Amino acid sequence: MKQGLGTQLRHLIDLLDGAVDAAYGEAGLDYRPRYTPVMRVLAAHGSLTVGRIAELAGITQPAVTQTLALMKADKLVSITASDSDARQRLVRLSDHGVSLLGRLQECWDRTRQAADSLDADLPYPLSQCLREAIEALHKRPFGDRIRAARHSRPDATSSPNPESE
Amino acid sequence: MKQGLGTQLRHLIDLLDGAVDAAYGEAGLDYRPRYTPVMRVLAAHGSLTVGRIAELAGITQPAVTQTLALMKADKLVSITASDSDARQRLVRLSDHGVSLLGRLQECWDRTRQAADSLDADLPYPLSQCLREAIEALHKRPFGDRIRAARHSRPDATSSPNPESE
DNA sequence: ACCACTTATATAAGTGGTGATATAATTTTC
DNA sequence: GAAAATTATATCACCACTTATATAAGTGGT
Repeated sequence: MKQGLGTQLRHLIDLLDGAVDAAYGEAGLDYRPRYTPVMRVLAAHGSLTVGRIAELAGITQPAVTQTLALMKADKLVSITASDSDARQRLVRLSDHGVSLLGRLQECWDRTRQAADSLDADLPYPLSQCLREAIEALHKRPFGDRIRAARHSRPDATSSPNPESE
Repeated sequence: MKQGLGTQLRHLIDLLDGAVDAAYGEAGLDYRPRYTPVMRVLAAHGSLTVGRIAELAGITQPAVTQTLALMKADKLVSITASDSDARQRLVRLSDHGVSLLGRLQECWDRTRQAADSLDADLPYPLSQCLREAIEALHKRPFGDRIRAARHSRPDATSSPNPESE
């Protein structure tokens, strides 16, 4: 069953994220996978602005704002206005948030071990492959590669890779 | 910048899908990446029911229904009621849909070449890695791997792979 | 003191799916 | 031949983001 790279990637996400989400449920935690990048940077640095969280977590600012709204509803963070700059909001873990860190760390450890076990089953580690692919696309974006292919004739003998989007 | 596997996968999707989407735009086509699996099976088999498309394209039936609604709005398909079974809808490419196949094929060829070029820049081909990862997760789901890790102690010396969700 | 600009955050709409559930039509069972 | 089970499709709510845009609050120039 041939599919696009994108379809495969999404499939893989569902397989992983679904399992991780279920693991939090089994551990009895009111917690979503999307909290983790934010949780991590808040645990490492004490108090941060929205924008700084976005930078450190490697996601966009709107994603952080939205995630924080959910985390606040789950009582994981407390948010206060900065008094030096009223545009900024200062975010820190709530007591409840801190109290969850131990059990979360255990979940993350197990997830990491699961990822290791997956990598061990593969000829080449997935996590490394993804890192390298992202880096390669950073050096030369996919759009450039598509455009470069514009004038070449399809060569029926040379495609080990029939997926497209 | 350490991130979860899921975050990396999503990042990669954006990098790829965005470029592909833009390529259709540059080619002047009213066309979305999500159409491709459906387009392909309709081009190969003449006329299909919704469920059969889902099977052949490897996506769920609701995804097909939703995609067909968009494709119909873009005049790519024509949909008629089956007279043997009034529950079924028979989908086929419209004249306009057929007329686009040539240019689409060219886009797909270029995308394939771009994917080949990406793979060539990597120590191990991405597409192959994804295929193998999905297969490995099929054999042993990620949830099983997480549960199996439950009782082992984190071993600080052995983690080449610090990502989690 | 005011206008233009930049910065910080929020909101809206969209992307491409998924699973759960609803509705309608058909087939099976008694 | 009517009730029950099955099948085909549609609809809804969700997921974890993204981009584009809006609003609010600062800063700099005149």
